[in-house]
Amino acid sequence: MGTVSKALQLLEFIRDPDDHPGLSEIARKAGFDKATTRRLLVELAQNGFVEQDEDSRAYHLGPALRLYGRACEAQRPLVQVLQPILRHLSDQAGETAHASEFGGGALHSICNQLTEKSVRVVVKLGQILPLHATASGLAYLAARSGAEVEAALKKPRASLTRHTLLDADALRQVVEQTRLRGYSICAQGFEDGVTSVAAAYLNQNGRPIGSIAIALPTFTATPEKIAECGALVCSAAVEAGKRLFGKPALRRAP
Amino acid sequence: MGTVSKALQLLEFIRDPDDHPGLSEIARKAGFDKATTRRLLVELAQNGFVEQDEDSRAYHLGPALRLYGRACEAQRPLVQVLQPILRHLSDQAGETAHASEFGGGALHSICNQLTEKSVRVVVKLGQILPLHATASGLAYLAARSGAEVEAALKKPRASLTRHTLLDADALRQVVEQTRLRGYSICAQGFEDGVTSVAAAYLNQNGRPIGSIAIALPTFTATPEKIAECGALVCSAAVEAGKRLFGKPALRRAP
DNA sequence: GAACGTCGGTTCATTATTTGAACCCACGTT
DNA sequence: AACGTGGGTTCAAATAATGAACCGACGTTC
Repeated sequence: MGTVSKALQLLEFIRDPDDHPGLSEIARKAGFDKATTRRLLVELAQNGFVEQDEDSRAYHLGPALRLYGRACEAQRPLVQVLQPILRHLSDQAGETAHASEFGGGALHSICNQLTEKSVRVVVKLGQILPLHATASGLAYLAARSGAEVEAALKKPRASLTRHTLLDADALRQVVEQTRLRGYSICAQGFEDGVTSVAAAYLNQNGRPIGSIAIALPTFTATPEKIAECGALVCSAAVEAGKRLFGKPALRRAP
Repeated sequence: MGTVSKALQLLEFIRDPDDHPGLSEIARKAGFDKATTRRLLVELAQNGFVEQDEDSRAYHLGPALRLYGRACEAQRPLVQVLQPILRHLSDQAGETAHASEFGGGALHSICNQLTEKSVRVVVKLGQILPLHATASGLAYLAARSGAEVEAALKKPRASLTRHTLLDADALRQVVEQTRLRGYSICAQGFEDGVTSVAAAYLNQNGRPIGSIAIALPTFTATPEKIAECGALVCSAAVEAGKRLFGKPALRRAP
């Protein structure tokens, strides 16, 4: 692994808002030598990607990331484009809609639209959505190639509820069903009492960028409701792909 | 210079939303060898910090930056805290207020609050504010140590209007005046017809993070109006420091 | 159509940087 | 006073970065 990748990986261990680790802890988590870790952190700090608290000596993310994040959103406004789509989707379905983006090996929640209902599902921004245990993750996987699905299935999976699917064969089957159906369904795989349907939105090359999902309370998730929401997320995902990348974005062969 | 810094510096040349350069152009701008540049870009791409368009082969910022930017804002919500302060400030002064953050060797505009007036100053988000030619920059400089000011004065400076100060001695004097006065004044140094006053907001160690400024049309900028706005930006900056970092944030000795 | 320039990308011997065990000192606990 | 842990530093040894030269493809020019 190159030095640059090592440095960038360190950011992952400083990401947590509630945990500002020190040098030794970061080195331990990353599995690098303390001296190496420090050199990398210093270099990241010189470029504003991390900062060190002068008192506690703890590290946290630096201002450059905020600035580049803004620049990135300026280059291709994702949140800005997805938000109105989610609003429309949420209105149509009468349920919470949310969007995610893939990056750093995981799917991250990036924006959402809550309903006015009293019973509603809340999705935290920035939350990581496991590929195997969420409708968003399954939809994203289904839009990637078979080889990429296999690669993802090689990674360890956590069980989050009694309903979380862990078996590789079972997951392969679910991904296949998702491909045929056009949207994914995940009943309480991530959180008890929540059922979601999702579809991936694609870039101009047909590669999935992230997913658009509707989350609804499981007790209201009748097959008819699910089919209705499934159709809605599909058209929302297509619309997102169009608005973000211009072209119609045909799905590439798996 | 370390490899990590080289890689991170490449991001600067990919930042522009209107210019997606190719490999050779990036290498030329950065002054690195083409092979080196490519290796660095590939490694950045592997980590999601840049992306390459599959057709045009041009590079642009990657999704990881968006995600880390969000995480950074979650760790210490800067925009979220500054916006209401700017709103209040803009109400009090009846003029455009804006805030900036220092990072990557430059001051960047990060949020603003426009007035309802017909004649108003517009500040673009993400814009770079030169240290020597803006009230925000001068206020930021004044809050840093003498040695740091000297270091900043060693860098080349661009002339942006007929009123831009370029002479090092003149700038030293302006910085000194700013320190004594508590806020900076810059009349048409950045843009013709715009006069600004600004004060830096500080972290818990008394180090400046960025500036808060009021921009007003020069023809309305009487000495009285300037003094009034100066007092307002000062208290806004102190308030920002308090809300962001808890402690009262005393100014450290220069 | 051939000569030229530029592009993205690759190779590999040379070179310079990264690496990490051992080492500080400071602090809190046993 | 002995121990564990923290952040930070050193320097010979090992490894990874480097860049001139190269490739094939594309577009211009004459």
